[in-house]
Amino acid sequence: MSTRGERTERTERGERGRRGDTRQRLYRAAVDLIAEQGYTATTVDAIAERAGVAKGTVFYNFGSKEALFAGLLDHGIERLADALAEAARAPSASPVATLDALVLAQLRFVDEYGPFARVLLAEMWRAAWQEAVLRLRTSVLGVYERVLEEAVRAGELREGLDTATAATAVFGMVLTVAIERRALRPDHPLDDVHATLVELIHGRISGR
Amino acid sequence: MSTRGERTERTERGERGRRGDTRQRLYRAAVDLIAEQGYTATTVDAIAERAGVAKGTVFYNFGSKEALFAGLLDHGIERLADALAEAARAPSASPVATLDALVLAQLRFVDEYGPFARVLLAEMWRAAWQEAVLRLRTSVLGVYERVLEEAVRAGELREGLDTATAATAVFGMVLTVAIERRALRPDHPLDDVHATLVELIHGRISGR
DNA sequence: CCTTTTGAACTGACCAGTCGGCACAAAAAG
DNA sequence: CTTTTTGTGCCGACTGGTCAGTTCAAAAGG
Repeated sequence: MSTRGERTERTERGERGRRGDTRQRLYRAAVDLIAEQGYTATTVDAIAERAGVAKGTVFYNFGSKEALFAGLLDHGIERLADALAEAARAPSASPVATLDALVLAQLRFVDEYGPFARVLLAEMWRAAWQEAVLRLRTSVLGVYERVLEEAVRAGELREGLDTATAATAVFGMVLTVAIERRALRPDHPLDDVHATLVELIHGRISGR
Repeated sequence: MSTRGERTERTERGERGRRGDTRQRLYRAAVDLIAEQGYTATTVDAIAERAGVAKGTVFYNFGSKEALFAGLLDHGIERLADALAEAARAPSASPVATLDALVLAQLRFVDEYGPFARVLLAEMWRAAWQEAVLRLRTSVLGVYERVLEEAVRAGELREGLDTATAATAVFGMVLTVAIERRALRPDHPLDDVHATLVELIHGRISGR
């Protein structure tokens, strides 16, 4: 609610130039700290210090701690959605093969942006960030859901499958496993994890 | 840190009597508020007020906000572990059928103790609660893992399956879906959700 | 009586947000 | 070319308020 910030529309999405740099540094510092301590426990002073920036700069760029966090969520969700959309766009043998690629892409995303993934998992269901959750559901879960529907149409998955629930299930499964791996079993090879999850989804898990 | 709290070992697990009542009320109030606002944002004053208890009582019973929260986590994890263990103990046609029962039990638990489930999901990977996480892994995930191993031994699941990863996967999948259902689709019948998840796990999802 | 709870006052630390000012580059004026 | 102005990004001390935890005398309970 400051009169400042977002003053220059010249740089459009604020990605370029000095200011863009500062914002990236603040996102990074904030997500790291919030992943460790939680949103409320993370002070703006600490974020500024880790980013190598004065406290005033945070408010100059974002107006409030909440706005910084909202921007951070949007930014990360956009990256995740892009990563999944790209994986879905790549040519594959079948819709189910595309699903495998989505799982791998999500695993890789968490591997690379672990702190963001933890923040996402922790804050996903907080009422305060409704807007961001909505974006997550349409842009990220939407990718899963579309691929699942395609697989149903192609006859690869059972007709009448509740694709919305299945999409959430796969997303949550991958997120949980990937975060656990990063936290407790970092040398467990990503491909092994991917193989196990894919088995689970395909039903190749069954020995019958 | 405080010299007070945990004074009487007479009531052992502090479940009975006047003091036990107070503790239960405090657990409930705390878990509700923390689910909504997060740990740090929830003040002891607010917890005491919602529990209908004086602030001093919180510190008389738990010694600190942190100890209250640690007790709350332990308490909830124990309940969850009990619920799953009971489901696993019930007679069933096969290990895989037991797995289905576990999923249903977990769904029901989240349905009943939604706020706790949200707190668990949010705080699960925070370094501060290492001890509780360890208990979660041995007592809750352990139930899943044992059933999965049994299914492997019975030849119902593929030999060599990474049961540890699979256990985490199923647990995270169910937790995510159940919380999403509670938050956004409360009238979606629990049994439908259960059916979809069970299909996913069994591989009956495949139409081939 | 001994345990538990109450309620209110107090402290000391901590924190989001503010504000006046600095640095610097590029444009405008001379 | 030199000087002045302007806009932008950044700085960091400061403020007003909040909160965990303490203390304690008195009451309730069993």
